[in-house]
Amino acid sequence: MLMELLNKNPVFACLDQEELKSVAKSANRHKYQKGEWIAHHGQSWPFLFLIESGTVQALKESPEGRSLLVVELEKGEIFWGLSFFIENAPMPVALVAKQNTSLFLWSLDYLKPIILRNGEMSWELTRLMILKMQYASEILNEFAFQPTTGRLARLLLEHFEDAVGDYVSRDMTLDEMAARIGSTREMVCRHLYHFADQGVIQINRTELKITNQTFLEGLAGKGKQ
Amino acid sequence: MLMELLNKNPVFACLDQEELKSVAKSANRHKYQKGEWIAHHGQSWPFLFLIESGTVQALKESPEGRSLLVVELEKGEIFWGLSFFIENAPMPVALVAKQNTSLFLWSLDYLKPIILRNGEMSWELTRLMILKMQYASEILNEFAFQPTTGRLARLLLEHFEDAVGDYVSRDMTLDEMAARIGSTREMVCRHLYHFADQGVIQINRTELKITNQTFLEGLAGKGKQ
DNA sequence: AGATGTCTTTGCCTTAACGCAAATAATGAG
DNA sequence: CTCATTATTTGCGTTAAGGCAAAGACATCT
Repeated sequence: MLMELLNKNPVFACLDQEELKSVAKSANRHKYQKGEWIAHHGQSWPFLFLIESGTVQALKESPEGRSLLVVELEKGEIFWGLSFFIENAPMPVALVAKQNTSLFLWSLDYLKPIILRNGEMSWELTRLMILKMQYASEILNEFAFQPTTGRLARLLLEHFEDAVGDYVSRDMTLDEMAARIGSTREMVCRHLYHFADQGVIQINRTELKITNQTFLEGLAGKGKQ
Repeated sequence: MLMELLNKNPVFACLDQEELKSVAKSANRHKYQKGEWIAHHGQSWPFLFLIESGTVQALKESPEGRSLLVVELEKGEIFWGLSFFIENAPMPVALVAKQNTSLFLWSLDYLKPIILRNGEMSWELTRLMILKMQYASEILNEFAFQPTTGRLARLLLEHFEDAVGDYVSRDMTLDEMAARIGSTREMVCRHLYHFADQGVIQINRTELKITNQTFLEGLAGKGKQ
């Protein structure tokens, strides 16, 4: 099972089967309850993990208690603390189990020599890092140049893509949406009904339908190229 | 001269002198006028460069013409396009020469094999990437959780550190400050005089003095740990 | 069915941020 | 020194965003 996940992962797939087996043997499996914290923001956390099952949320938090959900990681994906590469570098995000979740963990000490002697693995790690960089860059663009409306429009397009033309059930609470766009539930609610007033979406307490995709794309795309 | 810069740079310093010499020979030197564009946002730009002299600004731009100055790079520093690692990955920022600037450039094609066969160089590149990641993360924190006041407070502390207790000349225009904190010149001006009203700084048209560093740190640090 | 807790929706009010335009001060070229 | 240009400052009006609180709607458990 673990071997299968490792073989499917672009980073680990670089290693030969022998080495992969020993990597698999050294994995620490750890289970987390729904809502449990895996790592805290600011902490030095020198581990890399692979998700066996469940979902991990990466979130930023302000001292005042607001939080921003940066990304959700699913089965088969890997993630690591920054101190994996720079000693004592603090976690830029906190990690929380969204549901009951099972992880395979490796420590920096164990993995570093393996990475160093496998140039290709290192290259793949770098590629992954670049992807995260691009993602971070997009988020920054949205916060720097887009109003809340634009970020909400994009969220609707991404998360409710099946709602284009058809009613789908609202499977995210207002608070969850707010966390993803860095706002509050009240604001999200108001913007949603404002969209509805403009005829862009149709909405009720439990369902939602996108009736004017193009318009939403216009709002969302203002910060794009 | 170039050899000296290469030897001082943590990434290139990993190579032995022989290889370094050939790297130096293959460099393309290019001069840019003040204000000239080096690379555009969104473009695929598969180069890595080392600054011989001058200053390069990395900036994000919105379609409406607002821009955000993300970082300034100086002599001896290196930087690269994302398509250096992922084909056709778009530049997340634009690059502009702040003053007359001279760069040594290498193409992806030339440098990639060298990186691949020098594991340590790859590791150092990764480290640099992590640093940029941390930096991006900080900026995102500021935008997500801090009001304009907080970002301005931090800018004052960072850029006018000599102004603590003593008047220094205002060597940045309001527009430049606005670009760094993602706001407008009018807002910056108002916040500055608002700080002055609170007795936190003293300011006139050309000079500025910080009289209450602690208070500014309080404003700036709300988004910190 | 009733009670309880969680979400959603809305009204009301406050503050932050912005855009435009005019007035004023500094700077640099001739 | 004077004029033209560039920056700064301020007034005024507008919109966006947010906080608090109350009212509804829904789901669940007993």
